[in-house]
Amino acid sequence: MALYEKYPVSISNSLSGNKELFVPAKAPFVGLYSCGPTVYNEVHLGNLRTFTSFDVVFRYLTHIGYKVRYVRNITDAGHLTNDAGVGVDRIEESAKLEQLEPMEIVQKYTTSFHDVCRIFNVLPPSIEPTATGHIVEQIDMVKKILSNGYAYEVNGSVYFDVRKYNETHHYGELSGRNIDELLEGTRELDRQDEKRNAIDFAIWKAVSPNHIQRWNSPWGEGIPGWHLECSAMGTKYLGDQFDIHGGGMDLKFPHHECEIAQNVGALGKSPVRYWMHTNMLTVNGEKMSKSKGNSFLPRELFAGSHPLLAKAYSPMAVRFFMLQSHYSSTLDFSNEALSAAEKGFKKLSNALTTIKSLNHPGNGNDDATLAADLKRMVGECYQTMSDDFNTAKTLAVLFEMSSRINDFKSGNLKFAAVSASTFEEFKNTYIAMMEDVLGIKDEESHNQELMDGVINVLIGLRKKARTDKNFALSDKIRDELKALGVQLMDGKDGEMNYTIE
RNA sequence: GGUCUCAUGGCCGAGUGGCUAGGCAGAGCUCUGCAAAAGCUCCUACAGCGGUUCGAAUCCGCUUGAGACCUCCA
Repeated sequence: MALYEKYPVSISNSLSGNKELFVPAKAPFVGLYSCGPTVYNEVHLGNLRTFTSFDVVFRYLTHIGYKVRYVRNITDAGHLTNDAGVGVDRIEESAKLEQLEPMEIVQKYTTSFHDVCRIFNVLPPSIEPTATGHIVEQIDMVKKILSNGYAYEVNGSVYFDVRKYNETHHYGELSGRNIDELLEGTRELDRQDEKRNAIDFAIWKAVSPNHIQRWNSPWGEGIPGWHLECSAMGTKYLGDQFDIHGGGMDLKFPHHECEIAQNVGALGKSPVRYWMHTNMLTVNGEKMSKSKGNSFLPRELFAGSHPLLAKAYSPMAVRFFMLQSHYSSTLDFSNEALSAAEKGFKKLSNALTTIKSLNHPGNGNDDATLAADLKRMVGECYQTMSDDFNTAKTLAVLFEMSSRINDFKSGNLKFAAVSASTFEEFKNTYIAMMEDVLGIKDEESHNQELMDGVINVLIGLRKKARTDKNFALSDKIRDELKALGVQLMDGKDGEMNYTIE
């Protein structure tokens, strides 16, 4: 019996607004798509929260036995800022500012994005397609939408006819918009537009000859519409209809709404069975966003080099911080909260190191109460994760487990009171939840082995000093290491451990 | 203006009708040469006012406050 059968997953589906039992179309295969970054500058912490959320979804579904194909795109084609055509192409604008070729910009920030992902232990997706690599597919999709009568061409641009679409379908089903209200709200802005209605959106946009990024198409030179790439690439790699599509809440409208319309318009089928939307990271109660200027970069975070930051925070502490809240809640950033998270993370991390070194001697029988307790925690890890990926609850269980781990270490709990198999299950679950599912790993420091060797030499000296009752010297060794950020800890048996701040 | 969401103890945050998470901070105890780490104990909250119910943080209404989307954003 696969874990996913034992602990069935439920997901809050943005489309229905309800928490639903997750039943993949073709179990054990799962198609998962999430909107990746537009690589025209560096991703900020808010972006990272979303990527981390879906990283955990990917990790957990995989862990419980699903064969997940996870597609996360890179947006590297220019997107016009607004439909009126007076906006700027963000990638091209960056290129001009930095005096680089557009693809240089793309390359630079894609690399930067990957670096950040690696540092935050966000796994690479199964497929990471780029918009520029799928121009053909996008043009093909425009053709289909045109031939199905849901789009029209004007001066080399192709627009999706929302009103026409809405006659037979429901534009706004995902975001709860009412098309009449949308039309009303935008009527006054509707000048000498090429579009029939203000809510129509471009699926192919003609550009002027001096535009650097442009591609040939049946309608002339231009660029694909803003929403088209996800439709085209999601369909290509996951099929006409796939299981989960995720992204930040701010993409719900219009991006995801348009995506649905495009897919239905081209293929006659709603593309996604379960929509998931992550909530925003806020700073002092306000959404962190590039336009508000209250965002900071991951790099600034672990360097502590931003005015909002009181100090530097480690990547794993920040990851832990994010996982302490549910993905669908806003999470407010503050130095206090991050400092608290730092300590909590360290506690779990220490327990992880500890349990890896604990091995059951093999001779023990289950004490009914203790064994039931340990098994309960194992089950709760899975139940809470299967309950809409409730990492906050899972972490609460892991804290409880970490207390028991320390009990085994200190001898408060005896190995004799638990069978080897029960202990192994407990141990394996803790390690798997931490490392495989939540992606919380030990912080790596440079020259780890060398450091370890050097500190062990000093530990040897301190042991000698203590044996000789030369406490002045033993304290000096400990205090001076402490000043450097290395904390020595004496065990009952005379052994010493250390942690690095 | 339209649509919608949220308001939890000193702080951060789970929670969707009864079993009153968890972390951080604080107090105390145990262990320890002293520390650190760890274990145990204590601190019991749900914006306000009504209502439904045997019973509400959880459902409904109103009030107040905050925020999001409607324009690029994860």
